[in-house]
Amino acid sequence: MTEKQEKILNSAIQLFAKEGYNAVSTRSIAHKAGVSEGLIFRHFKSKKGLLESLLKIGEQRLEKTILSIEELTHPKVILKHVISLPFNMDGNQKDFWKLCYSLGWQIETPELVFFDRLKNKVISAFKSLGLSDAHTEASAFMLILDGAMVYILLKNPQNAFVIYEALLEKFQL
Amino acid sequence: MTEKQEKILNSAIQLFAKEGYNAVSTRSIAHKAGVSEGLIFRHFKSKKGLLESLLKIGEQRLEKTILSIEELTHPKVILKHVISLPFNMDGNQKDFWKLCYSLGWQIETPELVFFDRLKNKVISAFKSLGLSDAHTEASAFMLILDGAMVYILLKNPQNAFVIYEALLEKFQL
Amino acid sequence: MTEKQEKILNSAIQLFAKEGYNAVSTRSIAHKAGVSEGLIFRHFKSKKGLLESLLKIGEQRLEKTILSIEELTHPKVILKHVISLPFNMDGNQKDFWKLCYSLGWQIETPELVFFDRLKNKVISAFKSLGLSDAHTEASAFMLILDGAMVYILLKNPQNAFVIYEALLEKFQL
Amino acid sequence: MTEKQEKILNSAIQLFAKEGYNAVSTRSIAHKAGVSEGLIFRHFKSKKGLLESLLKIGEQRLEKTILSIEELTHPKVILKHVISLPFNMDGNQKDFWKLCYSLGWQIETPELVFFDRLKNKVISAFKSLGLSDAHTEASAFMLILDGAMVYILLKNPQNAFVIYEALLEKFQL
DNA sequence: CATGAATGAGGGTTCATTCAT
DNA sequence: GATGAATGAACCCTCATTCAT
Repeated sequence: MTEKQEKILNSAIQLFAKEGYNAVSTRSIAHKAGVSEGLIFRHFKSKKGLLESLLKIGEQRLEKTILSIEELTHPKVILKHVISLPFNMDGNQKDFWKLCYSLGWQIETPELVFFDRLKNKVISAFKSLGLSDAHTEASAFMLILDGAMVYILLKNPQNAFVIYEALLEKFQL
Repeated sequence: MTEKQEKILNSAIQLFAKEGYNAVSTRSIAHKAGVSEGLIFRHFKSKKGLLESLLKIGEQRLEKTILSIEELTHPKVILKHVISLPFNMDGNQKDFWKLCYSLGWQIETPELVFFDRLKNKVISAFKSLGLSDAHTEASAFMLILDGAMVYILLKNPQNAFVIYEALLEKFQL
Repeated sequence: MTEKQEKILNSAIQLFAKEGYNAVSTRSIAHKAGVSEGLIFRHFKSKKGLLESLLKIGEQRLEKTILSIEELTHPKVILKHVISLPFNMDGNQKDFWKLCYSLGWQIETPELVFFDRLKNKVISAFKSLGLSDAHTEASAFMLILDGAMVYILLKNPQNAFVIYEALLEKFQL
Repeated sequence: MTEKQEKILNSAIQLFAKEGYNAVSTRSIAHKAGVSEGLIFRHFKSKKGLLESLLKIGEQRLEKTILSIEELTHPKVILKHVISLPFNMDGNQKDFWKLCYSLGWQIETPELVFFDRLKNKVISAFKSLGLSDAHTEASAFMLILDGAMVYILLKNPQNAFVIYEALLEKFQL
């Protein structure tokens, strides 16, 4: 991975996150990266190829986080960690998530595996808690996770922490 | 409002909802509407003008719903009506909401007033319930509303109703 | 067929004939035609679409000539008319034939029907002459037709007429 | 001449012959040769330089054949050898000839000397035969040679041999 | 009101070529 | 000698928009 490749990736994810995949031109990516436009295609084949590289890298970076959650055993701890995710993102992670969510509204759904892994873990947590319908409960929980993500990523709130606490309380975590 | 104008509007919102504003060309709208491309610009000035007309119309169609909620007085009933919104959309409404949400990820945020009106009503409901921090509670509630919207609009679930009930229970509604 | 469409077609066939399909850019066609580049694509969908239009038109223009040959009955007259073809082309026809022949060397063979029609007529002519192997004779004849075409189209000879007479004599026409 | 140089040359002539000079990218040549793209330019300066090397080599390989014809003295034998050329090419020679002929349709005519040498020999052969207009006769003969080349190179016929015999007979060779 | 021809800017992509290593 | 990263011009094509009819 050369230095310019990384510059392309960094510029791309920032622009994609801010303006949406379709609205960003390869020209603007190259410009922001201080690189010729052709280089994007040498390294990533196409604009879509660049996107896929971005998603792959993002998933890899997330891997550690997901793994650490998957290794948890106490159900309430699991849920707490999951619902904490939106409230503990650094800039890079935010960009990655913005990219993922924005893609969802533009037909080209990328099939992100880690989301299913999280949900499965949440289901098993609810099962451990002895809930009669763990699947429904988990779906509702993941729905709220989505809501929190949208909240953090789109509205840039000052009071994120109090919201976080309110959510914890709602689930008695 | 001529018949062709309506055809344009209908075609446009369907395409925008499905593929995202940026990904839809005026040409495809005209084609779907069975209309010349020029006519779009005669009636709506520009692609963005067409979008704004769509948003305005959508808001007007929503007005009745919002009003009926604003007229409610019992706090739990208010909350129940609000949280029911995502689960009671017909096709047209879904398209409108998909458009609104998808726009949120593409910089051109449209400032939708009715959302604030809903939130204000929710705040007052929580106040009526005597909650110490009604604002925080309302934010969390709206966050969950967003989550439910994403859930309904993006994942087309079969089990929407059980999720709905789970949410009601979580808020003891 | 608008005036600009015709200008595009004229410019295109001249350039294609002179420099070869691959070597000609749509930009240069538009420039020569005094037209915006986009217009080419509005009318002909793609560069290949433009080529196909050109071939179709060329074939139509040739139709009369082919028909007039097909209506002949006397075998020697038939052969004479066929072998005369390369020596009686005006500028437009030359361009069309140059295009056809040059395409043959660039993989994208266009399947030109009239060539087969000519050959069939030649075969029947040789049969009328009572030749034992009319097919072989016809193939050789068509081969010479190709040679004459190459000669006329590529070498722009001054002495075309004497060559023509030499060929006639060779076949006792 | 290193091994890699030869690989480049071999790959290039095959691709040029099959798809035409303009349609072949240096990238595809390098790929087919299993060589880096830069190496082409180190050895041959440019794509056109590579082409010229190809033509030079092809001419050299042909030299022996041409010489052996030039050394002939009996006129009918000369003509027979010349007209036999298209029917006695191996794969390499075919590629070379395809390249030469296809270039003819793309402005960048390469001026192939041996063609003139052949024609001169043919002229002298017709003179020996006592023909009144040897030049015209020779032009017609070369025209037929071209036709035969086109026939062999472009139509890949099964019955090449019978055609060959038909041509011999036509010239009483 | 409505069409569709026409535009010019910009889209993603490929190209031959250069150069540091 | 050989690589492959890097370039920038040019490629084909699509876009939103205008305008004569």
